[in-house]
Formats: sequence, C-alpha cells, structure tokens
Amino acid sequence: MSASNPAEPNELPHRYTAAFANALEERWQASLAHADGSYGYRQPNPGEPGFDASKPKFYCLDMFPYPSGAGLHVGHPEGYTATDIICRYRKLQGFNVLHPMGWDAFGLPAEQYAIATGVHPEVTTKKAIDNFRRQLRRFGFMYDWSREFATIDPDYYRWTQWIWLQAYSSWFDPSVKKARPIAELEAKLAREDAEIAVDGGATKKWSLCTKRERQAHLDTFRLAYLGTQTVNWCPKLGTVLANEEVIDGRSERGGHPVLRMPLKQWMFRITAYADRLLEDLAVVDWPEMTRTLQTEWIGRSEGAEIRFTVDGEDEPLTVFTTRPDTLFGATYMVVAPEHALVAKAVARGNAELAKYVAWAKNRSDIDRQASKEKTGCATGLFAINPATGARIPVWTADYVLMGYGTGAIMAVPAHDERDFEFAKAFALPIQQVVEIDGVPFTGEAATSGEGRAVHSASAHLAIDGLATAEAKKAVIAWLEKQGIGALRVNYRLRDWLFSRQRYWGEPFPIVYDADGNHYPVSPSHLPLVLPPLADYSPVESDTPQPPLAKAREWTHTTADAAGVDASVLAPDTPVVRETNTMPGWAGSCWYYLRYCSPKDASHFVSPEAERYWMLSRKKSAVAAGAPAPTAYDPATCHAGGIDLYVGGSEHAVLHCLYARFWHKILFDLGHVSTPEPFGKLFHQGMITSYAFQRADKSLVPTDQVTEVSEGEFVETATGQKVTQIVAKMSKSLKNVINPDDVIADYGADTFRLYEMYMGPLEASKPWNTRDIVGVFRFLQRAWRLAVDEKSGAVLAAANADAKIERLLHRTIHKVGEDIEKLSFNTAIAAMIELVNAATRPTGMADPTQGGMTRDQLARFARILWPFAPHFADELGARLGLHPAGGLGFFDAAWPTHDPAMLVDDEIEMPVQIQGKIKARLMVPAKADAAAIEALALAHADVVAAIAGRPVKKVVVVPGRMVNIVV
RNA sequence: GGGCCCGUGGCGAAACAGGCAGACGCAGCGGACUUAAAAUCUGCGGCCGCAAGGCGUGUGGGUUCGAUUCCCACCGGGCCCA
Repeated sequence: MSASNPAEPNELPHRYTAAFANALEERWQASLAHADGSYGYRQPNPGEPGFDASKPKFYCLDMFPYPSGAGLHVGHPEGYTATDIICRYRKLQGFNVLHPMGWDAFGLPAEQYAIATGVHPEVTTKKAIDNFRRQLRRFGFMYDWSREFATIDPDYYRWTQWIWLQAYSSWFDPSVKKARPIAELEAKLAREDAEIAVDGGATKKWSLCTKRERQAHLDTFRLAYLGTQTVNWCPKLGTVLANEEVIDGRSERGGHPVLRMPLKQWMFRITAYADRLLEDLAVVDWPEMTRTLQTEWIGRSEGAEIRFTVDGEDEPLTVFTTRPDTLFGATYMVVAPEHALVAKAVARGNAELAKYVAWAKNRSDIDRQASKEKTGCATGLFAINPATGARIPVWTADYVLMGYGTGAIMAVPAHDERDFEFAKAFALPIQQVVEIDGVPFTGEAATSGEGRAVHSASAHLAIDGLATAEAKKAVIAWLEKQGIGALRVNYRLRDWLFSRQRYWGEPFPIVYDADGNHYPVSPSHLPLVLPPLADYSPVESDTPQPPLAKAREWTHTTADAAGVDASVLAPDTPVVRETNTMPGWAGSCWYYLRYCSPKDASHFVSPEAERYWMLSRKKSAVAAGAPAPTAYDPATCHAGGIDLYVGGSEHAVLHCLYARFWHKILFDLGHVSTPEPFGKLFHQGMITSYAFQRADKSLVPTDQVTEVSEGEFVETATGQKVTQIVAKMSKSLKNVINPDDVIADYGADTFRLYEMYMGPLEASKPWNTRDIVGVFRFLQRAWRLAVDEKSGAVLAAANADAKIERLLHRTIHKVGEDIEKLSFNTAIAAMIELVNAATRPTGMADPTQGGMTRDQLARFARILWPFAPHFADELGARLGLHPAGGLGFFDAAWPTHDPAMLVDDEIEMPVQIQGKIKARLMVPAKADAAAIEALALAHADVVAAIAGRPVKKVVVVPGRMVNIVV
C-alpha cells in the first residue's frame, strides 16, 4: 500500500488510500461519542423517549466473546460483521433493532494468570475488555453500547445467582412436565400427609416428620440439588479435571496422579427436561446439524429396566437394556467397578477383585471406553436369568460405566460387540437369540441389528419367531407381569455438574450449618460478591479444597450476616459459605435476556422489555396484520424470541443446550414469555489460514517457508519442497492474522468487506492476505466514481444512463435478497459489477458524461452502507444527504426498486441439439413455447446441425433453453 | 466401526427449484496512458488441439430430452458419536 514518492507533492490528496480510509473511519466513529460520555447508537425500549411502537422489532445477537488478553482474533469479526450487515439492513427497512454486545468474563485464563502473578483476575479481565471494546468499536459495529455489561459485574451476576436460587427453590412436576415452586410440593405433601422416605430406608407420615426430615425429602426434588458425582481430583494441582484432561490416570498437564473420587457437588436436574429439550428442537429454525447433535447428546433410548435376583443378596441387580428381546441370550452380567454390589463382594475379602477395582476406578471414562483390550474380574456372585432360570456369573469390568443407565448390564455376547469381545476374552458362554436376515450367526463375531427371536423359549416365556419390535413388547409385558421389570426410557444426557473448585466464578448463594445442612441466601441479599484473595493458587490436598476456602473471614459467618432469612435459620447460627463457584457456562445461560433491560435494578429482566424483544410473530401472523403480541400464543408466535443468533458451532451442544434448559425453567415459573430462547441460529464458519507440510506430513511455520515460484514452496533452511495446506490459525504455525494490522493497512470497511467476500458465511475458509486488495480496489473505484481525487469535489454524471439505472435497480433488489439469505459474498459481487459497469474510462474529457448521477450515487451509498458504513456515510455526507459527523444513514430508508426494471424485453436463449449447445437465439421475453420452438427450428445454425435428420422431440423451457432431440 | 457434511480453473468462489458450468475477486498474460515505473483504464483467460472439433464440476455406474444439482457404489477431506 505504498503511497506515491513522499518527496513529491501528493497530487491526489482525496484518493481513497489506507490512510484516508483510516482517517475518515475514525472521524465517523468519533462522532458516536456523546456529550454524556456514552457511545454509539441507541435503541430505546418500549416506554422510553424516542421509542416508535409502530415499527416491527428485530433482536439479533452475537455470541459474546471471552475477552482474552490476546485481543480479537479474525474469527470474531466474521460473525459480528454478518450481524452488523443484517441489523443495518433491518434498520433501513424500518425495524427497531436490538443488537447488543457484552463480555463472557469469568473463566480460567484470568484465574491462571492470577495464580502466576497474584494480580486479581478482575484487573486483567477489565483490561482485556477495554481492549476488546476498542477493537470492536474500530470495526464500526452498530452495537447499542448503552446495554453493554460483563458477566463479572455484580449487578449482573446478582441475577445469575437469583436464577440459580429459582432452580434451587423449584422441582419438576412430572404430571404437568414443568417446573413448579418447591413450596407447592411442600404444601401438597402436607395436604396429603404423604408417606415419605426418611433416613435408613423407612417411611413416615409427613405430619410425623421432623423439620429436618421434611427438608431432606424436599432436597431430593430440587432442580438445583446437591448430588454426589465421581470426579477426577488431582491433589497436586488442587483441582478437578475434565475427563479429557486425564490420560492413563494422570493429569495431562504435569503428569500428576489423578484420583477418581465421589464428591458432593451442586447439580442441575437437566435430565428432567430431556424430553422437552428434545421435542422443542422441532419448533426452532436451527441448522439441521446442530439439532442432530443435540438430539444425539440427549440420547433418548427406549428399553427396559430388568431386576435380576442375585444369589445370597436381598437387593436385586437392576439393569437397563435397549434390547429386552435378547434376554434369553444374557449369559452373564457386568457391573461397573464403582457399583455397590462390587463393594460388597470386596468387603467379603476378594483380594483379586479389590485389586482390579482399585486399578479400574482411576481410569478415566474415555480411557475405559476407548481401550480395545477388555479387562474384568469375576465377583464370585451369580444372578438368575429370569427367562431361562439359568445361574449366570456377575462380572465387573471397566467398560461398563456407573454414570450410564444403572451401572450394570446384562451381557448378550452373541449380539453386542463389546460383550462378545469380553466373552471371548474370559471364555464365557455365547448364545444366539436373534436371527438377522442376510447376516448368519457363525460364532466368530457378534451380529447386531433387528431380526427374529430364536432359541428364546422356556417354561416361563416363549418369543421364538417374533420380530425384534414385537419381541421387545412381549418381554416387557412379561417382565411387568412378573413384577421384575418395566418399560423405561433412558438418556445419555446426565445431570449437569454445576460446581467448580475455582475462584473466578459466581459464588453460590448458599450456606451450611454445623451439621452440613444447606440454606439459601435470601434474594434480597444478592449479589453475594466474590471476595478478593491474597493468594489465588489452588490448595494441594487429598480432599478437594476450593480456593475460596482460604477467605476464612468470608466463609465463616452467621446466618444473619450471610443474608439467610430468619424464618429459615436463626440469625445467630454460625454458618459456612459454599466455597465452590459456578462454571463458565452460568453467565452465558441468560445474558440475552439481560440485554433487554440491562439496568433494571429490581428484575433480572423487565417484563415489558422482555415481552417486546423476545416475542416474535410468525410470518403468517405478520402477513395477516396481527399486532405485536403481548403474550405467548403458539398460533401466532414463534417458539423462540431471538430473531437471529450467530456464533460458532463449537457451542452448538453445551451452551445452546444449557441456555435452553435455564430458559425453560424461567418459562415454567412465568418469568419469560417464550418456551425457547433462540428462534433462529446460525453458525459462521471458521477462518483458517495456510500452513506448510513436509513430505512426512509434519508442519512448517509460515515464516520458515519461501515461495520459489507460483504455488511452489520450499522450506527456507533446507530447500526441501513443502506443500501448502489449510490449517487452523495457531501461534506455533505463525499464521495468525491480527485485525489491528489489517485495519491499519486497509481500513475497517475493507476488512469487513473482505471477510464477507471470502465465501459463504457458514463455510470454513482460508484467510489469504493477497486477496484483500480486491475489495479495497472496489472501494477505491467506487470512491472515484463519486469524488474527484484531486479536488475532493463530488463528481457525478450529468444525466442518468439508462443501462446503469436498470443495473442499479437490479443491484438494489439482489443485495436486499442476498442479505436476507445471509449470502453476503454474492451481494458484494453484485455491487462490484455495478461499480465496474459505471466506472469511467481513464482520462475522460468530460467526466460528467460518465459514472452515476448524484441520485444514483445516493441510492448506491445506502445499499453499501450495511457492508462499509464509514465509506457510505462519508459519501452520503459529501452528497449532502446528512451532516458530516453524526448518525449518517442510521435513520435513512432502504432504496426502492422498480420490479419492471428487473425484466428484459428480449433475452438470449441457447438452443441445444442432443443436449449440446449449437446456437444462441434472441427471443422476446414474453414469447411462448410454440413461438420459441418455431424460431429455434428456423435458425440457420440449428438447421445445419440437424442436417436433415427427423426431429423426434423439442423441449422448450421459456426463458431458459431449447433442446432438440433428433 | 456408526451417523452427518463436503469434493467445481493456479487460488477464494458463483450457478433460482434438474436447464448456457466457472459470475465476482486474487494471481497470470497482453494493450492503452507514461521518458520509465507505479497507479489507472482496457482486453484475454477450464483443459487438449494449428483448426474443425473433442473433453471437462473427485472416480465409476444409473435415472432424464438435459445432471455440479437426483440415486447407487467407491476414493479423498472434515465434523460428531463410539
């Protein structure tokens, strides 16, 4: 981007150069700074001054970023530019547009930095936020910055804690399939004087129970409850690790031993919502792939629960199976090493078993399922197969996980691959019970799939010959009659572990008394503010000790000081605060609601604002002229409120599932209007980069490669040939692009255009710095079309050219259509074509005889505005459409186009013979098939190509082509 | 192993709903302007062939008057689950 020789006077001071672009962009951005210190565009809420209730609403949301110290990545502005374009377009169309931005600011990197340096995470996080904000503003995104907040703001996480308390104080009523206040359950139990389970397995009437017993009973129903989960505890690191972070029983980082231990933690009863989370996927406009992923993640499977009698045990062994029809083939049982039955067997002094269990327990779930080698140990116990009456051995093996189903399976080695391998390894019997068409059972491998039951008859039950589906029903019916089993639905989805042994997260508003009973902090005492620590490092210990435990003055307090309501616990009771914190997901579960009314001090979201921004009419209701809805009505409203939610597909499962779950709780409790949060979801593709690969597939950093000729690269040091491949941007490959640098080199408008022009928004595409100049030249040419580069004066055509006028109408139409489809690359291509067509030849004697008129330029500026707003606003100001500085086209209208201008009078049609083009024909656009056929058959080239052969058939598609078959 | 998605010039890509393959941009080659270069404007551009013509959307089949588009199999790449 070298300017002309600096020694020479700049002959073209008004040329659109990088420096010129940067200056004008910064000038327009500066004009968004208001006298009161606020910044940016404002979208008033209902009831506020300037709010226009007659306009339709559009709520468009970007997945908010985690502000890392490294600053914006080129991937961030991709989705943000896309939403900015559609929001500006909707604004010109006359919508009230809610387009907010904020910060997902709790999280590990800041905490790790604090451990290393002792600097409070809030300090580093706020610094990172300031940098992110600066960078985002430099792109000129039209966010309503007055709505900005971060998840670490006490004013925000106060309500995160409040929502958690809502879940804590609610239960899931299966009879109505929704959450209800737990007080209603309590009232119901009291009213019915229900018989409830108390400690030790006995039952007792509600009226006879102690307060403690009642509380313990209610605790088993809470949507946010204290549960026991096996976790990966690393004593050396002082933290719990995710399954992916444990390799062969050691921490991935540091290689320290990891213990698998049960730990009491706060859980969310998300499994209660499994069916609704599944069903409502049908009513949202989401990518098919994402819906499939969530469906698989929830993993609903129908099957049977079967209780097996175990010799010498009172308790039956309960299993879940999706194939009850194979009951006759169950030749042994396998229980997870953590199963209670195994503990009992070990307690009886089985040393070999004890050894195996100790080994298996510390293997991660991933290792346990991935290993090909089957390991296991007989427990010495025997169960009875209820169908055959046979005594079958009970084994324990690590391939059975405690967390899935009941932690025990009936093994059917003939028809399950893993069971088969296990049976082979330990010489257990294999009995075929399903005959599958075309897949003969040889005994060499398991045959899985549906077929007909065979060898499945005894004195108790006979299902031979039944198809799998029928056989399942027959077995379940029999099990139910015998009272030893029932139809059951199982989910892969597990309850959500919501505690983290971390510092940098939302504290739980909960305290414990000396006996370990928990009590909620009253909502009126929120926020429960995270206390600063002198030392953030994790506590090395054999039992998990969250860092917050170090804040002794904070943790040890009284019920009164902690804000526990006096009706719940006597004020002077000594209590200890919960020291776990919430996970990073918490803040992102509801941020989209807070944007509706971010300053509301008395509600997590103002009901009126929530209704206005979240309730969306269906297209049919809009067409029928229905007014903006005031309450959710499935007949006229969409299930989800946000009109467009854009973010990476890496959040397709967890974030989007967790947020839906919270939303449904809030919906059930009457706090939000819609059953779903995100009506339409879209994932932008990843921006990748080029990297280089040696013959042995190892990668070479970009800066160690030289391009010797077009497309030929060698490793600089060795001269070895390397091939160019597409890879993720990474520091190690030295192929990371810094947005600040690109803006300095070309300006933000060019950056925005380039990312949108690279390819389809959803596609992953490689960044190629060499290509940026293409869209930069487009802006330069567009600038030259309107402005004299020497004088800076507007240079417009004196008279409108009919062809340009026609093309302008088409471009307006196409750009609008393409924005609706989020097809920004083709919209930009159309504008490039328009500008190319209007470009004047160099050195025109009278430039006013070429280009576009002022009026045409004004319309062009407005369709360009969503893509390159600074450029368009500057052009608009020079054309006198608005003052230089201010909101520019913000309150303008999208230009209209005349549909008559979209059709030609005469069109060219290809004529094919046997599917191959032989001639081109000009025909009137309105010509009918018969007329076109006559014209085609009369065409000289066609006659020659037919060469006298008889014409068998003529296919005419008016406006498209003619195909003659001879 | 199962499921889903994707394979189009040297590169990024386009192609309504089965109807002119390669719009637009990059890179390349040429022309004009210039003392020269840059910049700008302008032209060419899938492959083979002197040409006529032939072949072309990963490969091989199929349906169709007509297939990048629909179906089957395979090869290659990616994502998810295991």
